[in-house]
Amino acid sequence: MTTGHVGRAERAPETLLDGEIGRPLPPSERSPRVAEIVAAARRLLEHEGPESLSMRRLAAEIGIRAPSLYKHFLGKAAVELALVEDALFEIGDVSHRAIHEPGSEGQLVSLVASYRRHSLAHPNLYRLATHGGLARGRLLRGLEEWAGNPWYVVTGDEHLAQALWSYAHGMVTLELDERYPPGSDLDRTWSAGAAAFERAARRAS
Amino acid sequence: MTTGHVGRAERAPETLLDGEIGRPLPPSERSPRVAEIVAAARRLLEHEGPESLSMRRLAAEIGIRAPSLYKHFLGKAAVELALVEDALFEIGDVSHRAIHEPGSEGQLVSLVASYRRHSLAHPNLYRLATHGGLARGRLLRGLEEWAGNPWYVVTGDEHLAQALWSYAHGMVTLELDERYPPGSDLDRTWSAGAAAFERAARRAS
DNA sequence: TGACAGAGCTAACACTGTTAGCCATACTGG
DNA sequence: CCAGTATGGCTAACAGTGTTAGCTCTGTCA
Repeated sequence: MTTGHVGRAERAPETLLDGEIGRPLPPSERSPRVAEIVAAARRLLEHEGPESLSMRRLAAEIGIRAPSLYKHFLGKAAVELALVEDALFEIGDVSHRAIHEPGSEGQLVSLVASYRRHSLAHPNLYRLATHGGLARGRLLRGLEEWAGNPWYVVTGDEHLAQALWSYAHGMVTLELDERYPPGSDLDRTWSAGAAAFERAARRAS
Repeated sequence: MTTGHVGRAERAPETLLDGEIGRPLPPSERSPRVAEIVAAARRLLEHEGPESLSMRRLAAEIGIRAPSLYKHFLGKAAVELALVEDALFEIGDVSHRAIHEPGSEGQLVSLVASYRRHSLAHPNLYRLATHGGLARGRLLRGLEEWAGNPWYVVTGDEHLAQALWSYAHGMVTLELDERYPPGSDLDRTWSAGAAAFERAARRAS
């Protein structure tokens, strides 16, 4: 996810295209075994938490020993990178759908709501995908831009897009980590921020 | 940092008061040895990065062995908690100063700019203090509320305050992790978001 | 049939946080 | 002044981490 400044096309880059419009294929083609490992890694991450995603634990999950994983991946970072790719694909997919079929509430609000709903539904995957630096070079080319494009669409401005995305990201992480005072009405907080950006976008256009 | 919903007093809670207004004392009183360890931990974290902050490394820094650290702290988490306390104190201090002596640009912009400047100047400490859950119970009472209060002051609204803080936090983390496309004009992005919230705050008042 | 690649294995290394148990020093009460 | 105790250091060890080296079995293909 990168938001603005690059492609303003609403379609996935060539390498990502499916028959349908904007519906991405699963990322870099994977051998059955690799796919199985990634699936196990995801199960582990989502259901047992990030500290459970160890090479030994992951190997055990598919009935092998840790060193054998290195026949399929360069290291743990490579396994995580695969998960990050999946995560970005799914977030991008959800985001594009949100702006293509917005309800009565408008594109921007629809995008923000979808982003929140999807992220909270996959907390550990979201954290993995967004926390810390990202091995840009090794990530599928164009993936970030494609996933971030909806934010540009709903604001019409590169900087507003980055700001809005940052806002949503900040809200998600703080909500996930329960950093707001207990009892906060986060629905209203989300709305307040979205409204501020919506008016700013209207002004700019 | 918690933003709103609790105290709207502009002063630190009783336990934190200094002679001056709103200038907090250093957190929970610490023995000289403990203070020395925390100082070493901070040096290590800031200069060598989070992966260097290990118990053995930290102990070596002050000329002892790792197990001896457990005579002063319950565990690594306790050392980190001390750093988090310091971080929140300093962020709170910077934030209160920003709204008490704003330049011509106004309180909100001054707060946001200070928050950005200070966080980027202490990246590893900021990450430690804001990433992941926070042992609320063990943190100095009232510290979060006090540190978050400026956000309420500059918006005049609880939800707008949380939204604005989330925005700033999102921007900082993404900027620290270099998640924006290379070459982005982040000054303008920061301004765009701040302007949106400033107009929203004016509207609400 | 022989060669080679793929994919498993064990053993091991260098780390991590943490605990148990031992020992010297220093302060304090009788 | 001596006894007792708390303080703060130590080594050895455990269970866990990612990762590497090197061996072996299996299946494919010339």
